Amino acid sequence: MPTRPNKSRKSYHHGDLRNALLKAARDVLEERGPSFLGLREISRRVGVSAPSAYHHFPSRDAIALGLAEHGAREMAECLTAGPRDETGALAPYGEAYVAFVRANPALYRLMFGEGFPAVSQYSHAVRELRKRSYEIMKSNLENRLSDAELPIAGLFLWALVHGLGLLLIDGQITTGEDDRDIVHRVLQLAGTGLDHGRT
Amino acid sequence: MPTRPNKSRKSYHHGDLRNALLKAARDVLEERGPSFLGLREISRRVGVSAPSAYHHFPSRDAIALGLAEHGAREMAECLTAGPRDETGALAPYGEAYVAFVRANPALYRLMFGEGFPAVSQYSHAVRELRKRSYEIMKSNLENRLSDAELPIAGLFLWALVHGLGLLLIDGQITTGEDDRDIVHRVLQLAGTGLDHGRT
DNA sequence: GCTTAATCTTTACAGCGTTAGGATTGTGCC
DNA sequence: GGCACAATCCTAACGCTGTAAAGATTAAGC
Repeated sequence: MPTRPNKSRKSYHHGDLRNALLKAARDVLEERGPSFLGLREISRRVGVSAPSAYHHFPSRDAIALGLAEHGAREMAECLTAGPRDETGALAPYGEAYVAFVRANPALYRLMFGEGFPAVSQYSHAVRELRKRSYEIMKSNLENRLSDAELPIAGLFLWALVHGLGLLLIDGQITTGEDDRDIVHRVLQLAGTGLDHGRT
Repeated sequence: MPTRPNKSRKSYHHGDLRNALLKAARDVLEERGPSFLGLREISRRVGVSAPSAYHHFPSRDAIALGLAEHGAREMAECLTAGPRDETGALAPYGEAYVAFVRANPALYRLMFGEGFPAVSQYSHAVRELRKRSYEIMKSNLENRLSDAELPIAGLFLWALVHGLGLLLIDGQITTGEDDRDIVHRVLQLAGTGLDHGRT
């Protein structure tokens, strides 16, 4: 059967199509991954014809970009809100970072380049998030290290949580242990290391 | 003009089409990235019609998979060959790891999931590479740490080089410094940290 | 209430991965 | 050498995609 617009819609105009498209795109993203983010698939879910999306986004990639923009703000907010768990973790922001990645795997991959290289370049919010991530990792260490060591140490911590998060959501860490324990122990190792690893 | 097969080929049969396709695919991969890995684009470069690829690969994804297989063996070889630079680096295999990632950015992204999720699952060589990467990172530390600490410390080092490599090839490290210096200093920080960070 | 602009529609086009079936060439047996 | 066969390549075509063009429907402003 040929796909046709949703007849069950009350009015000819949708009213809030832009956000409806973004929401459907978010669903597709988490359900099937970045490579399945198709314009036609998205508009089908909303119950609207494909070209109607062009009144709200200039291209399919722009939808992915809008998604990444929204996700970037979400993640930045989540990180700067600060982790409420203060059980003596040495890198609490690091744990919050990995937790967000694990909670939003496809979104994170989207923001960090997978499938849509344009996202990394053209999204202001995503660029801000990346800068902020680095800053946050530095801030996580600044009461423990001198200003001279901070740039490299911050990069060290950022790369660590970035890599750890990606390995986790790619299912490539196959020890039998609980993932949260693993994250904690790795960050603890990094933390104690940083405390003694002055140059 | 409609695209037509390469008339300048000597014989009707290509002779080594399978490898020619893989080589062209590798070129496309490095030139334009994983998302541009199209079957038609690849066969166009070889000067052959698109469906002829189906005599050597069951699908387009299978070409990407073959590419990843080959790349995985290449990387494993490069890593186990061992770094010849012995200038006292604390994590020589770590530096070799990041160096390979920087030299083959798109290939590395392909092997670790971007665009072709099937690659991570179905490629034997890629699975082997990932296991091996972890083992190599552990071996990099085994004369410095006890057996009990090795699993977490190996994961720590692997996640670090994985994340650092990805951040570098994504162009998200924008300090003015030389990238190689940065890698060295980050790994040095990790190394000295590990030396003192016994639990 | 009419005009205008915004929103959604159908229709159409080129490019994609893939299938089906015909043309051409290398291979092994007589 | 010649012939049957299998392997390899081709063109044609299908359904899918993102996108452009142009017509239908509705909301907004005077």
